[in-house]
Amino acid sequence: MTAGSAPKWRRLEPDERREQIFTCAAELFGERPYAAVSTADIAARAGVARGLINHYFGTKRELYLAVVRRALTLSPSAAATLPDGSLAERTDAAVDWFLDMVGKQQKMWLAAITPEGIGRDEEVERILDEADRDAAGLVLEAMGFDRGDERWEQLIALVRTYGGMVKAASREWLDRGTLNRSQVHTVLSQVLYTLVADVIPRARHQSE
Amino acid sequence: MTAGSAPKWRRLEPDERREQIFTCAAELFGERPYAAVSTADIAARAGVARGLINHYFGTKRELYLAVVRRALTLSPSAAATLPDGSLAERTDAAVDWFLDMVGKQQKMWLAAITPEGIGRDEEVERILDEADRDAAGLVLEAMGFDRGDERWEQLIALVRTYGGMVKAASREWLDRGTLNRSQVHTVLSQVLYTLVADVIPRARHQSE
DNA sequence: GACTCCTCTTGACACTTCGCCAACAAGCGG
DNA sequence: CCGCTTGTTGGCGAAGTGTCAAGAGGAGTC
Repeated sequence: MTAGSAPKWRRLEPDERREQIFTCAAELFGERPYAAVSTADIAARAGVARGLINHYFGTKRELYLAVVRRALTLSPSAAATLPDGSLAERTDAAVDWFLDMVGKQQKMWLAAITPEGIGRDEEVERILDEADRDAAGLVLEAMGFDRGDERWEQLIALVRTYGGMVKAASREWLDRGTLNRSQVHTVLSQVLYTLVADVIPRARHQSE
Repeated sequence: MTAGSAPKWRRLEPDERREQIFTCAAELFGERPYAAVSTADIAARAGVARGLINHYFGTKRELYLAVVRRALTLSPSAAATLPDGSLAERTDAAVDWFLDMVGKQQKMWLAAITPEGIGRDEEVERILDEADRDAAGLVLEAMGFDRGDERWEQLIALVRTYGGMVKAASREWLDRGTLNRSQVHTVLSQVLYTLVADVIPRARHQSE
């Protein structure tokens, strides 16, 4: 034993510590409901004092929001990697890319989108909202629409509608296992195709 | 003052008291998030001791579940009024009927399906799940499928996927006002048509 | 190598909320 | 008018959260 020079705890850079706590929190929120995860649990898994969580994130709820926010943010970079080609090819590729991404993040993705909530929370709602909006924007651009389109808001709304189906399909696939990936791919790409090819042209003339 | 014969509290029949507490809880859960409603609040509005809530419902969560359960219970009667005819006609009529129904129940419907939640709850999930399942069953039967179909579970899953889109569309229409009824009708019936005519036949051959 | 100082980290305190339980009293039946 | 059933109360203990001042790690300095 080389003397009692062993520190009880290690001092980390704020960003580092913050990230560590964040990771542990993400894991826990992924496996249990919000209310069933105590700040003490998070602190324990991070090997840290409970108070430190408040120091870095202010509130348990804020920490949760941060986790959700990151889980829902999808990289705009990969969206550009979509091939040109027929509409069918593009919808196919887009859905494929999306399913790959979701397949990796499984737990987080599911936890974030799962509507099974006790009670409502304005902030969470807002975050989900913006994430949906961004995602819809990416999809539209990938499908060849222009962000400056006069009916952009309407298009966003339509695709967001489709987003509801995407989430539900993800749950059937990853959570319940009632559909396999291939089937989910078929539904989603087929419907996306219909949306772009049939629905959007029609919806434009129903604006009143 | 006719003497001090005034009782501090009135003794009610269990069902009566239970219902009274239930009503107050439903009101509060309707206006604030779950976590922001304390049992003390409920007790106060009901003019009752806090402990009585536990006596009748066991747990705050159980009380909440009871409220949600009742909110999701809808009338299965009107579903049989569906016309025969081409697939397009039937999808059209089904969506129309549905939008009518939703248009009336607005608040209730929105409150029930709104995914704004912090955390997950197994029991709530189960309740929403069964409601979705029942709804999917109705849709399938309306589209001419047989409940004894060998792939019934799979069909249910597919339609439940569609259900996600229905909910999202409802929110765009009723909550955000980004789409009008006519547009929502177009999306939903068009997609439903695609689902039944194109997707389901294909999905059958992808079961591995 | 010892000292200093900055700030990251801890541990305890105050407060709120929830479930439990024993005692109390409303009001019907005798 | 009285006693018994049971609906109802009120307080206790446990659990969880946010705050804060004090303590300790460790890099920089002489």
